[in-house]
Amino acid sequence: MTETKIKIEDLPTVYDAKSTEEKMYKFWENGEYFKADAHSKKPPFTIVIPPPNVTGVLHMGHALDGTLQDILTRYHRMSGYEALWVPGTDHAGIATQAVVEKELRKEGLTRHDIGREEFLKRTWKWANEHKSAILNQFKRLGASFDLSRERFTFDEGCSEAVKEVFVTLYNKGLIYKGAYIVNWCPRCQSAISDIETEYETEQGHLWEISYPLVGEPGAIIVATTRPETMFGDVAIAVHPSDKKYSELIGKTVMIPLSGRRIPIIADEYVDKSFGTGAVKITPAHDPNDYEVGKRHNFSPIWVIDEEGKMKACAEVPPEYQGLDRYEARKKIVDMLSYNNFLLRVKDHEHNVGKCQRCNTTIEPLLSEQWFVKMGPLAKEAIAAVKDGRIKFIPERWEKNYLGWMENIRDWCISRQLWWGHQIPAYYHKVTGEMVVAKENPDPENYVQDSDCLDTWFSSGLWPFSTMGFPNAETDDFKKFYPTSVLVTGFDIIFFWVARMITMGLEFTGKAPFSTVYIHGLIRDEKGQKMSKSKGNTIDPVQIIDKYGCDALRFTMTSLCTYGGQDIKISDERFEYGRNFANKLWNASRFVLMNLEGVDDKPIDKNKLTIVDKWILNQLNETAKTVNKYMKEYRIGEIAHTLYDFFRSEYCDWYVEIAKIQLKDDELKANTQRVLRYVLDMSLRMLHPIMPHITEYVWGLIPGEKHASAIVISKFPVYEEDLAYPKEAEEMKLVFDTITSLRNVRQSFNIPTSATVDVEIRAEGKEKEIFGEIEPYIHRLAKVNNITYALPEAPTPAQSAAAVVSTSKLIVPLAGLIDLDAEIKRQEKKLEKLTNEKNSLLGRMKNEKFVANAPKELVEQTNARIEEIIAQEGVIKELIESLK
RNA sequence: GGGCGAUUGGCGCAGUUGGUAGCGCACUUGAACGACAUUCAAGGGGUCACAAGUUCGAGCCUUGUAUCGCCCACCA
Repeated sequence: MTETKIKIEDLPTVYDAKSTEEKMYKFWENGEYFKADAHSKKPPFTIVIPPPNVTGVLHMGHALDGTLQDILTRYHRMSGYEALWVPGTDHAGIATQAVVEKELRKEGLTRHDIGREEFLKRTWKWANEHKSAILNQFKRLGASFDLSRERFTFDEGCSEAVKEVFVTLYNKGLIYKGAYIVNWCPRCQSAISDIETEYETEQGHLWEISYPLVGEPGAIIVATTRPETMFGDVAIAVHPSDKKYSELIGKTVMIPLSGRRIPIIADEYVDKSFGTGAVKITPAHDPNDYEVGKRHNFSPIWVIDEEGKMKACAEVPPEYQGLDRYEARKKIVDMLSYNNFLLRVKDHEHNVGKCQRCNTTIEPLLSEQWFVKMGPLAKEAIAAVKDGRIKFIPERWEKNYLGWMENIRDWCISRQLWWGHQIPAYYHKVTGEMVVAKENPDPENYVQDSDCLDTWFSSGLWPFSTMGFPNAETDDFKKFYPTSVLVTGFDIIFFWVARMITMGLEFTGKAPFSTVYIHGLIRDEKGQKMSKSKGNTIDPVQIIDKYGCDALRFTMTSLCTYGGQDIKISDERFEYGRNFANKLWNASRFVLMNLEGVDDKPIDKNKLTIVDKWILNQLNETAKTVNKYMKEYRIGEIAHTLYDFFRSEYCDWYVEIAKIQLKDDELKANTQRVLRYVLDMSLRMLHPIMPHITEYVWGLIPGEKHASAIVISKFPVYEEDLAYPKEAEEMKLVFDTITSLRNVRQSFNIPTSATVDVEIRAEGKEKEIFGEIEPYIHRLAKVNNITYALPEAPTPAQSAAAVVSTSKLIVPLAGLIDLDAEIKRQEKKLEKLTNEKNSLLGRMKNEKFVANAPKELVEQTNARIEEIIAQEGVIKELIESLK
């Protein structure tokens, strides 16, 4: 990014995020910096985006997820990899269909009115119109994905992959069709899978209903939470060893209100201690009852239909037919009560299944559906994680994944929807014979299964369907598959991650990614999940408008923890990132303003001051740490490390000291080079997290930078010859000295306009260092005269003192000093030191400590004790002189 | 019922080979200076939930307890 026309002096003093971000994203797009080359010789680094729903708008979860993926992509792009981030969207079967149906309803229509073909046409149109919206929002996040490779889970390629996978699994016997109890959502009008069902504890009732015996007096009392299913009962079951009921087994009872006769049977399934110990068996509407019914060869009786209404069938008395299941329940209970069949009603807390999408209570319903037989497929998916081909970060999610996989149940994949991949099964119009094939064998005589596949079926193929599968010979597949890392929240480990692993291994023989990086979920400031209904959502686009994208990214990143904890956010938290961006902006402005006349020569290592060496050393250490943390996915700590380095070390100390060096003709040129170098490298390290501002500022740095843009510049690494550990250590004396002197000034209310003198009592190496840093002391602590004395010299009256390392700083304050205040201040210090000393002495008295602790630590402890003793002496002496 | 996570200054949180606690916000005090008040400087504030254990030494390891949160399973 070069805009030579710009004058640094003309840049605003407040960073303008909005215009910069727009300009920079266009710059990257025009330069095609995000386009990955399948023929590159660089090693690949690939991420596929968890495809957001095509119906969706960007939420904070996307913002975090996207930012993390972008950071990893940008980092690797800068670190010698051919980096590819594949964008795309998910057709989101139920969700999208629901939106379009809602639109239709406004016109007074249902999908059935316009028919399947027309409905699909409309939905495609809708999807095409909205597809770009969500990805455009990702662009506002600064996402460096390759839009030339944008995909859609329902596009031609993905559809081809779906058919291939379905047919292959069917032919292997891993997909089957059959009648089972499934979770039916009466609102969505479709079956849903087990994991799409969420359980909520509800306060319900346990009704005890009397089923009279036929042909003799007496009755059996049955407890149920769902009396409305009673017309579908096929039997009453009791435990075979339950003495209470042993005489009743084999007898017949009558269903109250309908009068149908059913037997009493014995089955181990019954829990003697629950309820009355007798259970009504309704195979068509309860999974356990279905099993019992099957064992005893009962035909199921459907009494509730797909809309959750009582069926119009012989078993249901006419007055209940067509009633909603809850109305029916109420009426049945009333009638039971009226007719004295209802003996007792107890409050009962129980878990009720809800549709994850619409929160409608699930109706377990016996129906014909398609399933994937997961057992055989899970084996390899378990092995891949156990043997380390796939690693979860944080590791604890492996347990979660394995636990689920090891108890995996078959996956119900058919949905009674129109929007989605229609199941590639064809039935002969006359014979009903079924053919499973990628194409209709004979459209004249065969009709396709009307059901669609679960959206997650196609998402499960995403890492390879986006690379050209089923064609394994595409350039992309060969270069970029398997992908490197999958970034997502823990909420879709089962839905998505597990299925990608399963399908990836089965169809490509390779794990689709080697690392699964699981981050926490975004929550509101109270720790609650954000949801539209709660009204506690924070819109990332609004945050970007208000604080800037880089501010959003930096704040969110800094809140990520190694353990992947959930992240609580509130609007104000983004001030942190905005302020840092502004700091970055202004520090850069200052440095750039002072680079006038800078030459292109490398830093002259012979002319480096102790401070130059220190900052270069710290920069170097920062680069080392950041690279290490990147490999360990400790993204939050990267943000902290860079914040500390840039703000606390570079801005607060180095830039301040550089101001002094720039005034020195001898040092000016080299100081400029150091300033520039450190700014350059800092920007590069910050670029993955704050891409826009760094790109813009970097473009303004004069001189040769060996890249046309920061986005493709080389990410800094540790350089052996820039390590100055000795100077870094010595600089602590500088910081201590300046801070102590400032402390003295503040304690005695010395106006900032006034200068003070200081007498330094130091020997040997320390004295040498003081000599070297005198100019900084003058300027940064507002010191006029610096004089030296022997350590033993008596402390003059009317002076404040500070102890740094083993040297003493005496500040004569005749006339300025409040004696009592200074004595108090010194006594407080003394107390602190003495406490520390006593604790350390206690440790040294412990023979075992001396014997067992590392030598260095013992030495360190001793040295510290000596230092404290020396400092104590100085302070005591000082206190005396003040009295 | 099983599993996981959390508990650290007023608030939000860091703290991975166990060596004696850090950050942001808030708070107190001060602010001359051509980078920045979205700033700078100085400072106050914590028995790291509780109990026991291992160790010379525990925020960190072991065991138990309490409170909160999540996930899985699910008895009508």
